Amino acid sequence: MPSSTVENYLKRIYLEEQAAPGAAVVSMKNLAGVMGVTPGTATSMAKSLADSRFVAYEPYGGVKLTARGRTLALRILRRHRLIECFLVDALGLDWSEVHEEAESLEHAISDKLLDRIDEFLGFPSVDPHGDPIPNAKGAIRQAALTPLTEAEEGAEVRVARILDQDEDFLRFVDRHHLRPGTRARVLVNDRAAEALTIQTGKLPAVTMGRTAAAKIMVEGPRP
Amino acid sequence: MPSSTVENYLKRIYLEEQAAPGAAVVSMKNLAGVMGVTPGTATSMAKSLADSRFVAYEPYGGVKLTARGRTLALRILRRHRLIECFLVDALGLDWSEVHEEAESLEHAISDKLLDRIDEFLGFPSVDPHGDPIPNAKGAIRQAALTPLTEAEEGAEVRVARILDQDEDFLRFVDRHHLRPGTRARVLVNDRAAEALTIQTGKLPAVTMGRTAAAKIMVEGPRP
DNA sequence: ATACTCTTTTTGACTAATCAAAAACCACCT
DNA sequence: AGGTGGTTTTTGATTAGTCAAAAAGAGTAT
Repeated sequence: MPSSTVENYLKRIYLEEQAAPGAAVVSMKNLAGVMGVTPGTATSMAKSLADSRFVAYEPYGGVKLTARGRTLALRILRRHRLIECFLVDALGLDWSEVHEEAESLEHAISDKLLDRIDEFLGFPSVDPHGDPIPNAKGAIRQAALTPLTEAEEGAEVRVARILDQDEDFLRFVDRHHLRPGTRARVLVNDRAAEALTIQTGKLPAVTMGRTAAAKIMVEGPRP
Repeated sequence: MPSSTVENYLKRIYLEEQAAPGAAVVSMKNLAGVMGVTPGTATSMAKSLADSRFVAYEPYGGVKLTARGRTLALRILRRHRLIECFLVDALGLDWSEVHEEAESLEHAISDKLLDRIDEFLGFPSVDPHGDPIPNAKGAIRQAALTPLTEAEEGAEVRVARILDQDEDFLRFVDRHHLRPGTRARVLVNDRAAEALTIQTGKLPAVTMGRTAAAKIMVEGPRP
C-alpha cells in the first residue's frame, strides 16, 4: 500500500506531464517545486518511486510515469475529483474551497465508499472545476477544449473547465459567473494588449489579462 | 498539529479509561495491546505524549489523560462518531462496516467540513451504535444505561448502545433486530447458566451468552 | 527475605521523509 | 577547449514511529 506521500508525488508527476505535453519527462527542479521540497529530496524520492516501478528514472534524466504509476495517479485523481463533486453537491460547500479538503480526504477514503459516492452522484464525468474524472478503470475522457485566449471576438462560448485551483482565482471566476457550464460571449480579444473582455447574459462585461484567460477552457462557437 | 498516530493513542487511552473506570491509569501492557504495538513502543510513546502534555506519565506508573489530552481525544471521538452517522444516514452504508472507514477519515477531515456534516445531520447526540457524540466544546452526555445482563426477567427494555464495534458482533445484533432504539422483552435471564433470552416484537426469541449480553446496553423498564 | 514471574524500560537498529550544504555534472557560449 | 551557470546528486543529519531483545524493576508466593 503506497503511502500518501507517494500518492501525492505520483499525482503531481501526472499533472506536470499533462501540463507540459511537450516535455517527455518531469525534471527534479520542477518536481521539487510543485511538491514544495528541496531538489535533493525530489531526487531520492524519484529513486524510490523507480524502485517501486512507478516511474522511469535515469540520473540527470528526470522522471516519467510507467503504466503502473499512471494507473495509481489516475486512481488518486479520481478520488480527489469525486470527493470535490460530493462536497459541493451533497454538502453544499463552495467550489472554491473544496480543493484543499479533497487533498487530504483522497488518501483516507476506501474504494468501497468511493464507489458509493460515485453512484450517489450519478457517475459524474467532470468535477466542479470541469476537470475530467477518471472512471473506475482509470480511463479518462475529456472533450477537446480551447483556452479562452484562442476564442474569436464575437464568439459565443461555453465555459468548460478552470485550470487553476487557487481559491482567489476561483472566487474571481465565480464573481463574474464564469463557472463551468456558463455560456458567454467574447466581446473583445485584443492579442496585442493581451486583454480579453467577456460577457455572461445581461451581466456587466469583465475584462481580464491573457494569463487569466488562458486558465479558462471553453467549447467553441459550435462543435 | 498532532499526527494521526498521536490522535489514535489519545483516543485509545480515553476509551480504555472509560472501559475501566476503576483503574486510575492505563498500563503500558494494556496500551500496547489495544494499539497493536510492542510494550517498548508504548513506553516511548507515553514519554512523548507526556512531553506534549497530553498525558501524565510516571515510570512504571502508566498513563492518564490530562485535561488537554482529553480535549483532543474527545475531538477525535466526535469526528469518528459524526462520520459514522454521516456514512449511515447520508450514504446508506451498513452500520456494521462504518467503523473502519471512520477510523481513517477521522484524521483527514477539517473542522469546517465536520461542522457542516453535524448541521446536515441535525446535531445528533449518538452515533449508529448508540455511542454518545461529544459536542463541539468536547462535552459528552450519556444517559445512564445498564448492561442487558442486569435486566430482570420479563422486563421490557429499549436497546440503547452496543459496546463492541466488531463487524461480526454487529451483524449478529442486526440479524436479530437488536439495533439501538429497538424495544424488546427479556424472557429468560439465567445467571447460573450465564445465558439470556430476549425477544423483539413477534420475531423468534434469541438466546445469547453473558459476555455477548454484557455488550448490549439498555434503558430500564421505565425510567 | 528470596526466588520467580510478569511488566516496564532501555538499547540499538531500521524505514520513510525530510533538509542543508557540498560535490558532481551538463550544457552552452565564447 | 575552457569556463560559467544552473541542475542534479550525494552526504550527513534529523524526526517520528516502530521492533527485537536485553536489562531492570515490581509484586507475589513461599
